[in-house]
Amino acid sequence: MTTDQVPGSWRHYDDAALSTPLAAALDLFAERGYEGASIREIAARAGLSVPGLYHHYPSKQALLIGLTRVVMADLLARSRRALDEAGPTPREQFDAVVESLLRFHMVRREQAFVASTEMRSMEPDARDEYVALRDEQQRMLDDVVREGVRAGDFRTPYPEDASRAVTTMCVAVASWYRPDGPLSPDELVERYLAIARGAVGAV
Amino acid sequence: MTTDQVPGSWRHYDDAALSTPLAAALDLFAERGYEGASIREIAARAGLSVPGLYHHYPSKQALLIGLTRVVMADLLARSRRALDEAGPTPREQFDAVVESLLRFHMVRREQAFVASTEMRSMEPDARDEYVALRDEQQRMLDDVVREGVRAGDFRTPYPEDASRAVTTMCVAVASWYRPDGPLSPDELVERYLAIARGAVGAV
Amino acid sequence: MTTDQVPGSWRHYDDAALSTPLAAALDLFAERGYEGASIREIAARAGLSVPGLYHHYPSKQALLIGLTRVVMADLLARSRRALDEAGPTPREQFDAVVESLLRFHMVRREQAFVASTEMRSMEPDARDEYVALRDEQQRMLDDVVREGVRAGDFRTPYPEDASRAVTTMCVAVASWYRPDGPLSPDELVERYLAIARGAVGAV
Amino acid sequence: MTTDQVPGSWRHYDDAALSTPLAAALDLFAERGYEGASIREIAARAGLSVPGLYHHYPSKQALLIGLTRVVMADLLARSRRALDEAGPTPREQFDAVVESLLRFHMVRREQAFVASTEMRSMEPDARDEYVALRDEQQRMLDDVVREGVRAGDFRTPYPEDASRAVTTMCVAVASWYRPDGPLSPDELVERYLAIARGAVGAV
DNA sequence: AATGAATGAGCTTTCATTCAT
DNA sequence: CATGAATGAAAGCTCATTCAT
Repeated sequence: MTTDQVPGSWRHYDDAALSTPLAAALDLFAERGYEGASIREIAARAGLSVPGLYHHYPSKQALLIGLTRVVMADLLARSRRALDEAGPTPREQFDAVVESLLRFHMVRREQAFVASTEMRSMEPDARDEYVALRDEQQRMLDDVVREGVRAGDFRTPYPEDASRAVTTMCVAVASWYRPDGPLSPDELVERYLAIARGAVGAV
Repeated sequence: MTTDQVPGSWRHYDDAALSTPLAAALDLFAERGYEGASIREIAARAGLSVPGLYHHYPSKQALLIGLTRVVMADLLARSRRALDEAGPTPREQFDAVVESLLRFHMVRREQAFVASTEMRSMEPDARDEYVALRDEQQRMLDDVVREGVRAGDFRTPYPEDASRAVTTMCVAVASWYRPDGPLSPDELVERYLAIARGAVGAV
Repeated sequence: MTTDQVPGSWRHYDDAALSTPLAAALDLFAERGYEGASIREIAARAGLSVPGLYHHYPSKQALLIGLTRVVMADLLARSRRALDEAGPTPREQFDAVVESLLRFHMVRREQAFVASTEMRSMEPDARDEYVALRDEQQRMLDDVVREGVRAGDFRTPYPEDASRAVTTMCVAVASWYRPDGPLSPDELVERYLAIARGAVGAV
Repeated sequence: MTTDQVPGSWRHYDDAALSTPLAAALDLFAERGYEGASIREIAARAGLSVPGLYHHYPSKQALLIGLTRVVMADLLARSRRALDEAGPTPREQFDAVVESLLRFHMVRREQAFVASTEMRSMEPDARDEYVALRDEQQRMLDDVVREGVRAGDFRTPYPEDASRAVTTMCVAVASWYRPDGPLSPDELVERYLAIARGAVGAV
């Protein structure tokens, strides 16, 4: 068994990740975008009245911000845990971060998609916060790749660019992967790991 | 000089690609999204009255559709020309398609970004048409990679997945590349070509 | 005293028949027609903001439909009560239905006029419903006239046509009668009853 | 043969009564009302461009006014000719005017309906003119009925009211008669003449 | 927290009309 | 007369948000 689906593992996902209003907002932001989603619809899907929704979240912005915060916190926590639990070699660490990215963008597809496309609808402060977290995530892989190159495990002459390329191809999984498609998560992880290793010139 | 900026070349880009209303719509769709952009603002930015805008495009949808049609036609035409003009080896053909993708997503950043994120706001027919063109673009690279594997030039055991990964990492360039950043287009092409070749296991 | 203005009687009319928005809509539909009346004006006359009006009626159509429903329900209820309370002879029953028609179209002039002229602006379902009620009203008089002919009280060789002619001439009262004109309601009832009896050949 | 369909007779109707733009306007005013009809649609149905339509009629009002003028002139001319050609007795004259009203409202259904319902959309001057012509038409029947009562041919105690009642029931024919219905024009004339005579108490 | 009522501002779209060509 | 382009004004409707209950 390659993936341990134990609760608490960074590989384990269950449904209860979002509050009801955030889950409703996520659905509608994904379907119609932030601007295209109406508070009334969100409230209805959350099973709340409009003022009831405002009791929990003081504005539409607050829903978007709350959503992206949960998303990024979840992603970062999983990647960090994956890295912590990985072996000491750059290759093992690379695999761990890439796999965590892949699994997250397969399972939390909509959340990842909404957070990245609706960045433009965030108030400046919230956007800055989001970008900082995204950069932090990027830096985790940058560091691993740089160390791999230093150690001679990766041969790419462009470690930073390769790291970014790998990140973006993992992130893009969110926009085409379908859980009912031909690829199981484990298969996709296996294949994309091979491809990502090629991208950084793993020996 | 590695890139020939001769008009007519698939590497050459000039400004006059969009009608005034489409250019205005592009700007605003990029800034605020399709739903967040208002016809009034688009008309104002196009230097037209609102009915004046409607004289040229009968609806907001028509602007989005017109925009994505131009985008995809342009991208496909460039990739096809690049492929036609490339040498006969898989490696040369691979480089040609990847480079055309990269340059397009560096220069036509906003157009590519809007077309892909606002897919969800398109009427079903227009979306289908868009997806079909996108798939055609994807298939161009798929064919080259498959042939490269057959010929022994590429060693990836997952040609289709590698092709998709390469495409998505090129497409993602649109969402982070800045023309005033540290990388010139030629530099980025050089680096990403190296990375992409690694992803397909070019020998 | 020929007419008993007792509340509850089919001869009694007071002002409180319509909700504020419906009353405002009635005024403006009567003045300018359904298409010529604007929601903004209706809201203003109702003392509401536009969204305030929409809170009570979800569309302009809903105002028209609500209005015609009230009109037809009121008319039918009055005619039925008039018929119920009338004596057993065809002549008495004829007089009762005709008088109820006359009074309604004198007092509820605008409502009756709007309902009939704006039929064309109703959605098919609502129009069908309206026509059905109007036909029901027509049939009430048809039945009385037919029975009168059978009993020998009316001599017209064309009972159905006479019934329709009488109905339409009563309905038309709405388009020319003025409460501040020379004829009191009671006088008009007396005169038109005489004329209507002639139309069906009452002996 | 009761009706002579000879061209020039007040009983004869052909299609060429309206100019193309007026015919188009009539259609659309009948379907959607004056306010609901758009100049663009009228132009399209008339086979003209919008400026082409404006070349013939300087405004939407001008179409409505032109239309009602033709309608009333036609109706009045026919009724006058009918009266001129009728025999000397009140009864013959009554029948002639009533028949002319009936035929007009059967054949020129839409025109009569539009003229009467769209009165409210006419500019004051044009409305006054229209009302004057309508009153003139009414007076023709009033005179005949009054003379009939004086001569002892009609027994109604309310000659003016009876005359109006008869006129309105003839006018109302426009709103329910269908040429493809069960009644031929000649049959309807026969029946309504009987009913109208009853209304005025013809001996 | 739910409900009903409310609102200023804004939306996309259409209107009748004009004018240069 | 047709065409193409244009426009100020207004249309019906919806938005996020608030507040008294």
